[in-house]
Amino acid sequence: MAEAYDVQEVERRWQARWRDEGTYEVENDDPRPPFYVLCMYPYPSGPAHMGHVRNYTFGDLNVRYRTMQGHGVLSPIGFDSFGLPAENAAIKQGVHPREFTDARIAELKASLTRLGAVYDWRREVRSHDPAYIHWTQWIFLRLLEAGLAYRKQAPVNWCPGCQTVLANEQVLADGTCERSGDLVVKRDLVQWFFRITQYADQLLDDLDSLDWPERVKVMQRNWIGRSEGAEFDLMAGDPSGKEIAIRVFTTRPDTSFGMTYVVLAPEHPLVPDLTTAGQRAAVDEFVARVSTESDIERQSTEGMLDKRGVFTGSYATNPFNRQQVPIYLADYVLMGYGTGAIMAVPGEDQRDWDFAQAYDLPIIPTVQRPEGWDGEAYTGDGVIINSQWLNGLTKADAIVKSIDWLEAEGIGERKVNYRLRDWLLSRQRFWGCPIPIVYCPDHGAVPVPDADLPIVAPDDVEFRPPGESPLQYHQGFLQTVCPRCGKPATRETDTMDTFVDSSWYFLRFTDPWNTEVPFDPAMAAHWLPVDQYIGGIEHAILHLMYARFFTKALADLGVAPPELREPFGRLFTQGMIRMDGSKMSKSKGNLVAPEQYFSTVGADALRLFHLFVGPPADDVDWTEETDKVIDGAARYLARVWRLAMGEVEAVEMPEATAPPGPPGSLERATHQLISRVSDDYARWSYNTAVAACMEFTNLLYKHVQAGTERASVKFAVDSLLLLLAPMVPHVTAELWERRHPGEHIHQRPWPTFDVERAAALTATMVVQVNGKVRDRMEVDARIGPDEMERMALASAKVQATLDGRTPRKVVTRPPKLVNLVV
RNA sequence: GCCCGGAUGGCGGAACGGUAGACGCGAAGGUCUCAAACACCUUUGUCCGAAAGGGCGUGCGGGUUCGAGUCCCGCUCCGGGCACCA
Repeated sequence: MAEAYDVQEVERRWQARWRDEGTYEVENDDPRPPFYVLCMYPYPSGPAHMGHVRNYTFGDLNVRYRTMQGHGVLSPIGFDSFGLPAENAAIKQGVHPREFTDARIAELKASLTRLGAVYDWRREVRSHDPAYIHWTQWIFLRLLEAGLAYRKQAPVNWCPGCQTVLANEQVLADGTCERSGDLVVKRDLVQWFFRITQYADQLLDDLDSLDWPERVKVMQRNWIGRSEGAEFDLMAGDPSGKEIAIRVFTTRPDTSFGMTYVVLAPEHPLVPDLTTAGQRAAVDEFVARVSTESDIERQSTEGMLDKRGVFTGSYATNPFNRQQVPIYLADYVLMGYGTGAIMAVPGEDQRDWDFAQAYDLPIIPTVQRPEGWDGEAYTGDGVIINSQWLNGLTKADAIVKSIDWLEAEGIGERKVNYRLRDWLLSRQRFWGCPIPIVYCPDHGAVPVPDADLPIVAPDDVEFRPPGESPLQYHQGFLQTVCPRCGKPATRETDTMDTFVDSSWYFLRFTDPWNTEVPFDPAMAAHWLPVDQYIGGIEHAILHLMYARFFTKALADLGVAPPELREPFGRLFTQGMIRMDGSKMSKSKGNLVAPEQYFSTVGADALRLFHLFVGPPADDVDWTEETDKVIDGAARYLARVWRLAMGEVEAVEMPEATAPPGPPGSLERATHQLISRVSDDYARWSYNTAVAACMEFTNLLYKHVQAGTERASVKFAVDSLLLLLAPMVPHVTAELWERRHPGEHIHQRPWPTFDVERAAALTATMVVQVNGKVRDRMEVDARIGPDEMERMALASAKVQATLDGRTPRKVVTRPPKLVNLVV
């Protein structure tokens, strides 16, 4: 290992200085143009892991780079400190979750400091801080008033072993609980929801305006799942002859003439009315069986189709052709999407086709198949057939005409449906933000008055192994009075999903001291949208969708600035760190602790490794070779150190060593480096920026060893240090101060280059014959096409290849390329 | 099944349609040293060749172009997301 300087001492000293001098603290009235850099605030699980290091290296680099560019940079951080692990630790070890969490936060903060990441620590936010709980609850109440929070009964994942509801993410692929291993069942409970679906259209449309990775936008679009179509009524008779309207949703009203049956979800409220006496036993048996199935079973494509549906005994009328069609129930129709009922068109839908085959139902094609079609259901485009007044139209025209007809007849209309569901925020957990609601026997769910906020969970609770929320048994917390009538009432004991906390923390950072409102809209308007948001791809859907929803809702409520439609203007998602093909994580036990590198090669070397190993967006494979690459990074920094400290001496170079270049060439190379590296920073190509610096360092060594004049070397080294400063902040700060006493490199402006002086004087001209390289020659960079052709033809190698032939075409791209075509 | 990515030396990776393999790791040789470590220098896609030089090379098959790792068409494999969404 290279040890040119005391890495530990230097890094510790600069970290202390940045903290003590408040180098990266910024005021809200800072006169410099504002720039907001934010990394997704971490869940505090203890000392940083490699994923954190990678994330915060990119973040810190941006903070320092933008600062050098002259911005007043807001660089805040906080901790997403509510969550399950702390509660599990409490159950297992008997520590209060807050104590446990605060200890983990202290560890993570220490890691971040040792990494050299700089923040305005005065703005630190923690989800579990009563001041933060206060405003999370306050926001909940505003959303409730606006009708954006509501209560309803919903099927949730219930783990019988843990006696609690689980989030979807906590249910494993085989339908069991990740903690107890019990089979998770569906249970109907009354839960709180946020009406995110009200913003479905905006959440979809506004994606276009964002500078985000395309794949994240695609994931969000798919998640929202907008589909356009029509909704209309089918009339059916119940067994007594009474008329019943069944509402169906379809994206293909053009195929309505091909409807040969109707399917309802087993939970559909009309099922009892539509079931005939003769079919009652079969229907009851089917509905009962489906209700005990888990989502996993129900949504599997396996299983006999003929056991997955049942005939109700009733018929409905297809309004298009007045035909009677049978009404079935099937588990593949979901109550939660559309109307919970569909018209089945087996000719143009594969699931309907399969079901029709299994139940021997007729299939009528309504779209002309292309020549040679031998598939089953046909979903492509084509001319409409078998459809009376729609015949001969294209699919698109037929959709329009059929909906117009439904509207004219008054039986249906145009309708847009979304896959997106409302956000279930209730959690039967202790370690989360309490939902500020009181249940009164007379007044029902009553909001806690603003003046009584925050509602904070008591400390004297007992955590018991089943994992049930102890709040339910804490009489002091549970028993209260109704804010409206003063009679005895009980508190809501559920807490909020931790995604609620992370949906507005970036707003709080702009004004974390505010005690009147969550934040001053003017402060939010000054800093937001976040100029550069950085985080893992795993948050591509939920966190980013929820935060976008909160921002829009709060803006509409006047809590946030009304013109703020999006929280994160530019997003970068970094790759994962993998080991043996799977993600590096605590649960897999394949963590590599950053601390061991901080204590040996140092933070700068580890940062440099992360920047150099490959494109930031790509995954990193951690292998046996990785330590050697990290050592290589440390070796490089030691090389820079010796260079900058004047410890590299002019030497008698071996004959074989290439001369470094003519006088003035080092200045030129320096201007070129500034140009190149600045460009790489702008496009997040840090791996090539590092490579360029390394290449330049190699060149500089040659110059110094060859005795190139001092002034050029000084300019070259200073420029190199400035370009490296955001990447390896400690060593560059130390070297700069030693070279320029009293100056601070991180307060220097970003270096600029002179276009004239960066321009190359000579170029390597490649001569091709029929596209194959035959010769290369050094030429004046201002060479013209004619001269290029003349020189190319003068080449002996080229003449040998031409073998007497005359080029019939000459392509020139001055000054780098000539292609002779024969 | 549908929707995104990706495939380049022994390895990580570079390459506005214009010198494929920058930079680093590893490997080989050398200088320094009593020796080692460190450091410094050189070489390093592959095949033929003593060399000069030449052939072949960016997952596979076609195409466009003076010229293709890059663009187009058709595949293969790998990774990710969504998955009875009507």
